[in-house]
Amino acid sequence: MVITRFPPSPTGHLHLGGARTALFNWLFSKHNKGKFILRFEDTDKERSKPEYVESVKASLKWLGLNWDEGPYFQSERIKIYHQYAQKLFEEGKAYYCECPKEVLEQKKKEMLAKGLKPKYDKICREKKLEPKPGRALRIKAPELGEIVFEDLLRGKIVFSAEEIDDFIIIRSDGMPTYNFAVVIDDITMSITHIIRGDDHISNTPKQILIYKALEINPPKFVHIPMVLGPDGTRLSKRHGAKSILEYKEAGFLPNALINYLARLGWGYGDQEYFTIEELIEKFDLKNINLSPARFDQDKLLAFNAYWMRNSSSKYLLNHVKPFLKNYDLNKFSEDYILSAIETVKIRTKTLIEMAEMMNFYLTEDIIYDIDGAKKFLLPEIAPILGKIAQDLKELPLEEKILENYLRTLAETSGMKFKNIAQAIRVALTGKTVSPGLFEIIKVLGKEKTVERIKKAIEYIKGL
RNA sequence: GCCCCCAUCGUCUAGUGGACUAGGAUACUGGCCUCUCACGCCAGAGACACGGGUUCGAAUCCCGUUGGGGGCGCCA
Repeated sequence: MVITRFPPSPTGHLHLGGARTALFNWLFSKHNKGKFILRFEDTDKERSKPEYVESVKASLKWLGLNWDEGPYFQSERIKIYHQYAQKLFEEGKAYYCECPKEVLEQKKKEMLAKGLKPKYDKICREKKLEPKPGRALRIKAPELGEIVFEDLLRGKIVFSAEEIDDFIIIRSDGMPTYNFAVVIDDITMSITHIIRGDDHISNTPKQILIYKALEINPPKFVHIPMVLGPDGTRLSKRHGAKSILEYKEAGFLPNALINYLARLGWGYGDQEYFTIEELIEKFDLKNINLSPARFDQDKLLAFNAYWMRNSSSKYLLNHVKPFLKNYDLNKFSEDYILSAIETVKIRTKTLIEMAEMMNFYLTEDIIYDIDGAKKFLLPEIAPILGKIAQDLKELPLEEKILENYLRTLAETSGMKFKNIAQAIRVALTGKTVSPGLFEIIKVLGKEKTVERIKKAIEYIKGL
């Protein structure tokens, strides 16, 4: 069985890059009817915060990336790491080191200054030090030869043993380091495929060394390219973004974000739009691109707009509700709101825009746009509006019939159809931009329509 | 500095030696549709980083150069 995992460190909110890594792991496991595990890597006591755990979980849930197992916390698994560390120590594959941090740092600086690769000088390697508080445990790395691993996307990747030093696996405070904890977790959780950002490629040989020392076969490695900011540098706060939850608040649909993220670095012929089900069905590691992808806000917006206009009104209602907090939705029937959504969904790119455009459906308090009123609510139109308000009572609410009626009226009255239409639009919505006039009337119903037209007549008279 | 990864329109991508006059999406421009705004439709502009090979033939394979990204922690 395929088992993948997503191992964030709870030192920040879930961002786009992390979400995409989670998505690829999730899709791969779903595609193979396997398992997806959530694990928090919280061995950094200083920076890990419970609130980030909650935030990451909330983000994944919102995106629909549910985990089958976990969440596990590395901080609760310290004993396990120590067992494996003990084994390596006893077998002479790891040794304790008493070098003070400051000395190590100083040496590192000096090597860097000389243009050398900073490496531990192994002075404790043969000291045969016993475990003692304050001593770190280092792995004995090979001094010669090559460390090779197979990446499912990139093939063989080779590092010279000289590149890898005797790195620390248990810190002097007893906490495992990242490279050690990951390996032990992946072993004990039976992870079959490690799908992660390619910034981890250079960690992989270190991890391979641990697998070797433990005499355990490593899982498959899949290093996916990272997500870059629009300027081609690593995605960061500088780019104005953003935790996943911020996209939620900005009015994005989770499936649009998923679709966009999936297409960032992955392709399936010329197809752009995928439902979650299609992604699960069609996702394939082979189609992952090798070069880093830039995040493009415009394209995300386009995906969102696409899913806004192509999702059911029911689905949209669920997601737009939080943006409609200022209205008392209980005053309206669900059918009314759904029909309203139906008319606005092709015209809005985000849920925020949708909520804004729905304003006139949900309030009686129509405030006229100043320029619009000035331009269209003119004295000469008042009598015609009056006639419409009168006639409307007799007309069926059919778009074609209404339109024919209004066109005829325009002809007989000598007014331009366009001007009458705009006047009614301003009367009904307060704006010069809105869904189609007859759609609106149909949704609003006769009563509200007539009432609003009459108010507009009053307004004109009051000028 | 050293090591690793990568390289097709601005951006996301299709392309796995001949079907390439390099396709799609997005953004942009023009037009059509039209009660406004959208949607939709049509058209336009826009890329194989460069230099060498291999081959009858290269966007595609190899080498180099350049460029971009990542790593070099008792962070993850």
